[in-house]
Amino acid sequence: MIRLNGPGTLKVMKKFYWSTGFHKTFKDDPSDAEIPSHKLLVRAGLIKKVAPGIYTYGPMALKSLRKIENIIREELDEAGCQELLMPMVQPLSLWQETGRSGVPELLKFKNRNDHDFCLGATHEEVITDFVRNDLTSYKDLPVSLYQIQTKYRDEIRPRFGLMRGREFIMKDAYSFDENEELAKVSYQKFKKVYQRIFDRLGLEYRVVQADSGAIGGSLSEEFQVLAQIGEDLLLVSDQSDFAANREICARPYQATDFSSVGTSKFKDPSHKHTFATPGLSTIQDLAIFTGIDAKCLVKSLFLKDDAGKPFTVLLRGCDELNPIKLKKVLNLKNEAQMLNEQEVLKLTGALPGSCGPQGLQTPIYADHFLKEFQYYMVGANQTGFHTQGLKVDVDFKITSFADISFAQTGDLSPDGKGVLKEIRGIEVGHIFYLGTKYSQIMKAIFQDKNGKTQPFEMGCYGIGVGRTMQSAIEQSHDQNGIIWPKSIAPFDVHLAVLDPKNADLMTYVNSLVKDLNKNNLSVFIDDRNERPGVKFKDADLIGLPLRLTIGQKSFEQNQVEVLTRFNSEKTVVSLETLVEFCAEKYHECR
RNA sequence: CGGGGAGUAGCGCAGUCUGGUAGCGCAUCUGGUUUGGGACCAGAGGGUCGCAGGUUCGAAUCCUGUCUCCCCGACCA
Repeated sequence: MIRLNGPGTLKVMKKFYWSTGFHKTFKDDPSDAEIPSHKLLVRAGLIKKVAPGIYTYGPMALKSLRKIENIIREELDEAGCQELLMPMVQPLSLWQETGRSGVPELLKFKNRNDHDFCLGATHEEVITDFVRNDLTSYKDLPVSLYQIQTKYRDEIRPRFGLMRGREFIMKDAYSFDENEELAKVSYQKFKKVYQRIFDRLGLEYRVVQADSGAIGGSLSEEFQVLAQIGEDLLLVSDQSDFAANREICARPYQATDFSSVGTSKFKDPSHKHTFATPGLSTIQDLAIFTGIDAKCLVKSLFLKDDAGKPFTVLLRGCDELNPIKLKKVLNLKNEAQMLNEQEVLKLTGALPGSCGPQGLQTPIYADHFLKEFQYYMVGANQTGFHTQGLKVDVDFKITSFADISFAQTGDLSPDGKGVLKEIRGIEVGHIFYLGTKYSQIMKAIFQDKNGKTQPFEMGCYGIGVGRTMQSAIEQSHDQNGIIWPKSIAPFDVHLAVLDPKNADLMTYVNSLVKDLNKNNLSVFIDDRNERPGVKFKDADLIGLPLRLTIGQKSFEQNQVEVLTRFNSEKTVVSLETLVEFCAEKYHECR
């Protein structure tokens, strides 16, 4: 793909003649693909599956990947980051240092000497090891290093082609600073660079607040490409640029509207009594039965912590428990597990659906939306019965209130501007402020101005390169095929030669390709002995920004048809003005 | 790991219920006619029917076991 062209200069190949090279397209969708971008990647001959989550990138795909990588490189280099390359095979001992050797995604194996190794799932350990003992003075800071490299994560279930592979290409960067304040400056620098990168890639995306997950750290944002098939649910404000992953999105308190209680047959909320609710097990059932809106009802959940100790969680009927928020609030190591039916029966004396907080010995954590609830209608702790009129602090005590439910469409935006709306996204980039999590444990230290040793303040920053390519296709395609954004199209021009056997025509085509190349337009030449229809279908499928069509007849009439893929606009131009016209039209492409 | 589905030619599938010469479309090769939106005719190559065992005169088909893949849920770029 890249060849040496004279001493010291690299030149990307700018033309490809289909008749003499290898490229294959397919009429049928692959049976294992579900989403458009995956089907198109396979049908257009870009990728081929080797094993679940493991793909060969064909020559065409690689050209696009290289373009993405180069945009990333240019922006990072411009921002003062240095590229390096770390090993994919890593000694397990490094991971044992940080206590991450047990993570299930890590693929481990032994060499012939019975030494333990793993495939690099990420490189915090290796990069920290790289700088420790050599980067020793505050005078050398800050430092930012990055690489573009293949990662392997033994995903539970790979899917959607390159979206969730086991092996994937990732750009990962790491920053080292002398204190938290400067580390956050580095973090913000990367955020800006990332915005420039994704702007240049031509993607529609949002920056969202995110959970820092297993990597740890306290500050984290994701770059999410907006797409219906995205695996992540996001909440965005309709009046500001606030956006957060649903996993962590805060919910400002909002008073609950109790008007539906007054119009129901249970209109006196303080009237304490137990009533039969046979066969009702969900809040929806109860809401219909009582005529009271689910948001005025309370659901009781029973979970256990890391040590297996049970506790109770109370939420409004319309809300859903967010286990990630709960984990943080309770300072748990792992997400709390729901009790099973038998455990609930043992704890409350009733089956799930008929349980409530009264008379329980467990701690009771309530969502902060329950703050103004004076009287509760909940399960009676007797299978098939509910109770109305239970009073907080009289019938049961609440250990604490906290924001522990999922934000949803219609919530107030946490920044005080507007209302939240749910949308879906594909996470193509993620930035973290790590603090000293890795430097401390791996003893990566430097001497500060006062001669005191300090662990580095670190940040890490990732971009999924293959996922970015596929996201672009997911965001830009039609029924007939891919519509490449020009920034990452494998080639700029698709040249359909209808009569490749005509020697005069081919002579012209060869000179045309040279002229286009001179104008910085790379050309994919379909000079196969195929019928025109086949060539047009393949051109649509492959989806390069410009398509030129030239045949013997049109050549003799001094005419070439130029089509812009993104809006299917066709223009017939003369041979003399063709190159100039292409340059202009290309400029108009997205 | 829990739940659902599928393994038959490079790709997409039928055949399995009811056992009897392994098929269709696409792709590939040969020859010919075609040539501005996935052409047509004639011919050809390509298979341990996922694997192992069993029943049977005979198994893609029935039985047992096993492996793999895909989809829905718990993880992440």
